[in-house]
Amino acid sequence: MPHLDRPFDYLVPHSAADTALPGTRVRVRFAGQLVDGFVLERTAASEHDGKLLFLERCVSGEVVLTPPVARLAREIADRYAGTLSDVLRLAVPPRHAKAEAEAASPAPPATAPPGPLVRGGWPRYTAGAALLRALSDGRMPRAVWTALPGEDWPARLAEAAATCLAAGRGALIVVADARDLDRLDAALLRVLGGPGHHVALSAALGPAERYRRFLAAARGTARIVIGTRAAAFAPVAGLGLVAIWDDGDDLHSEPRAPYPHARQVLLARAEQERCAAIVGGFGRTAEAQQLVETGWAIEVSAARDELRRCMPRVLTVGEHERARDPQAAAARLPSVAWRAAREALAGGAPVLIQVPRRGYLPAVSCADCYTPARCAHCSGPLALPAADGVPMCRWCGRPAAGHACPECGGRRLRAAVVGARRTAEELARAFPDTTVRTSGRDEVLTSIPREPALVVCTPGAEPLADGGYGAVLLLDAWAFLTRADLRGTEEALRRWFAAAALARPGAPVVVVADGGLVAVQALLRFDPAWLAARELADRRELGFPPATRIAALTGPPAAVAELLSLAELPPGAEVLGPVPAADGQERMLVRTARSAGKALALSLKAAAGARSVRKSADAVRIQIDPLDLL
DNA sequence: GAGGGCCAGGTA
DNA sequence: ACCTGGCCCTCG
Repeated sequence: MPHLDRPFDYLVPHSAADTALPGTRVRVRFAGQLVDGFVLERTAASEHDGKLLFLERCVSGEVVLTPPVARLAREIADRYAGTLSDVLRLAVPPRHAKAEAEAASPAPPATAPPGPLVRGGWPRYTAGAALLRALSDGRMPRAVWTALPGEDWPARLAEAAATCLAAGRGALIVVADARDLDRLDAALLRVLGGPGHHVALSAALGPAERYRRFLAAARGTARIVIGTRAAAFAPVAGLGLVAIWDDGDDLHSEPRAPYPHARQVLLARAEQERCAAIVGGFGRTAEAQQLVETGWAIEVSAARDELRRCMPRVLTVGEHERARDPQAAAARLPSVAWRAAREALAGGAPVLIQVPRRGYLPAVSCADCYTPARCAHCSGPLALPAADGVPMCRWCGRPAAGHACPECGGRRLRAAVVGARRTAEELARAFPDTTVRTSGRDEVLTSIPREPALVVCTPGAEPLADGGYGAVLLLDAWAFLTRADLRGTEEALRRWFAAAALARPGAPVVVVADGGLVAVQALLRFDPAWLAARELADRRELGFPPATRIAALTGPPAAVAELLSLAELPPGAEVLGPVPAADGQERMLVRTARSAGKALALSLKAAAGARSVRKSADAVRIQIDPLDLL
C-alpha cells in the first residue's frame, strides 16, 4: 500500500541475532497478520514510541537484498512514484528453498580470473583506449558509446567487464532480449576463458535456475552479471561498471509497476555506487544524447575515417523515383534494390531484406478508391492473413468476408502495407533459384551461413551473417516515419542502423524512403549522434522528456480527478488532458521541469497514499516518462 | 488490506 | 438503547 511504504521496527530475539542480518528474509506480524519482509537495517534502538513486536521467524540466512540494492530500489520507487515493495518484486526473485540448499557450497569458478586485458577492439574509438584504461585503473568513466557498423559489440562489452574483473571489481550488463543475451554470454565465455565468473539472468529461466544464478551473484561467486531488464537490480559484489546495450529498445521498459526503465536504473546505480557506466548501441537515443550534452558522460565513437572504412554504401529510393520505376510497380523491389540484391547474390553473399511489418498484407484498402478497409464491428484495420484468405480484423479478430467499401461500395481490396510473408513469396518468384528465408516473431533465425540467400526479416529479428551481408534492403522504410509518435524517427533509425550494421564494409544499403527525410539523412551520413542531437532539441522545444519530466495518470475519470485534487504538485507543474484511453478510462498528463521530477513523483505518490487510505475505488496508474507517450 | 474507533442517522 | 454505514486512522 502506498501509505504503508516505509520501514517498520521489530525486536530481534536472541536466537535470531546472527541470522536476521540486513538483506535477509523474515516473517513478521503486521496488523495482526503474518507477512513477508526483508531486514533493511539492524539498530540498537528504535525511534518508535509504541511497543515493538518480535520478528516471528527468519526465513533464511541468505542475504538477498544487499544494502546497495535496497538503497537503489528506494530511489527507483521514489523516482517512479511507486512503492519499495513493487520494486523489490522486480529486483529479488522468489526464494527457491531447494536451490538455496543445494547451492550452499558454491562451486568456485573453474579458472582463475583473467589478468589485465588485451585492449581488444576499443582503440578503434576516440576515447576507447582511455575508457578501458580507466576501467582497469578502477576509476569511474562514463561513456555513451556509438558502435561502428559491423561491430562485435558483445565482444567489446565482454572486454570491458573482464577489465573490471581483472581490476578486482564486478560488472553488470543489461541487454534487451534473449538473443542478445546469448551472444553476450558466448562472448564472455570466450573472453573470460570459461564459465563461473559470470551469470546470465533472464525471466525465461525457471524459478529454480533463476534463483540459483541470482544467489551466485549475491554471494559474490560470480562477479559479472548479465541479463535482461530486471537484472539491472541484481546484486553485484564490488560493482565497478554498469552497461546497457541498445537502450532505445522498448523492451528495456518494465511493463509492471512502477514501470522503471533499465537505463535509468543503471544510471541511478552508477551514481549511487560510484561506478563506471556505458550506454551503447548502433543508434543513439535522445536520453543518451542528453547524458553527453550535460557532460554526465563522454562520447565514445569512431573517428570519421575509421567509420568511412567500415561504413556500408547507403542508397535511397524515394517515392518519386519509385513511381517512375516500372519494375517497382510490378514487384516489390525498386530496380536499384533489385540490382544490389542480384550483384550481392552473384558475389556469393546473402542479402538482408528488412520489412517493417510481419504477416501477409497487414493492412488493406479499397482497390478502387484507396479508403483504408476497416472492421464493420469495431473499426479496426482489416488484414489479409494469406493470399487466398478472408480479410480479418486485427483488433477484434472477426472475419470480414462480405466487406464492401463504405465510400464507394467497392468489394476488391489492395495492399496498403505489405508484410514479411508476402514479401518473401514475391521474392521467391522473382529469384526462383535462390533460397528465401524468413526471420520474424514466430521464428527468429540467429545466424545464417556464408552463401547466397535472401533473408526477409522484421525489425529486431535480423540474423547474423557470417562475413556480413552483401546488400541490405530496407523496404517500405517510410512506414516507420508515419507513426504519429515522437519517437518514430529515432526508432526508425535505430532499426535501420541495426540492419545496416550487418552489411559488409562498402556493401550497398538501399533504403526505400525519401532522401529528404531527417532519418534518411542521418542514415546517409551514418551519424546517429547528429540525429540524436536534433531529436533532443525537438523534445526541448516541445517540452517532452528527457528535457522535462512527465507523469501520465490513467484510470476512470473520477479517480484520476480525485488523485489530482489530492496531489500537491510542485510549483510550475502543468496539467494537460484529459485524453481518452482504453476501456472508457482517461489519461491526464502532468509536466514539470526535469529538476522538479522527484518532487512530482513524490507528490503523486503521497496523493496515491491518501486515496489508498480512504479506500478509494478504482486504481489510477501512474507512469513517469512512459515510452508510449513519445 | 484488516481492524477498530467515532459519529451521524436510522430503528426498536 | 442499540444497530448500521461511512469516514478516518493505525499498523512497529
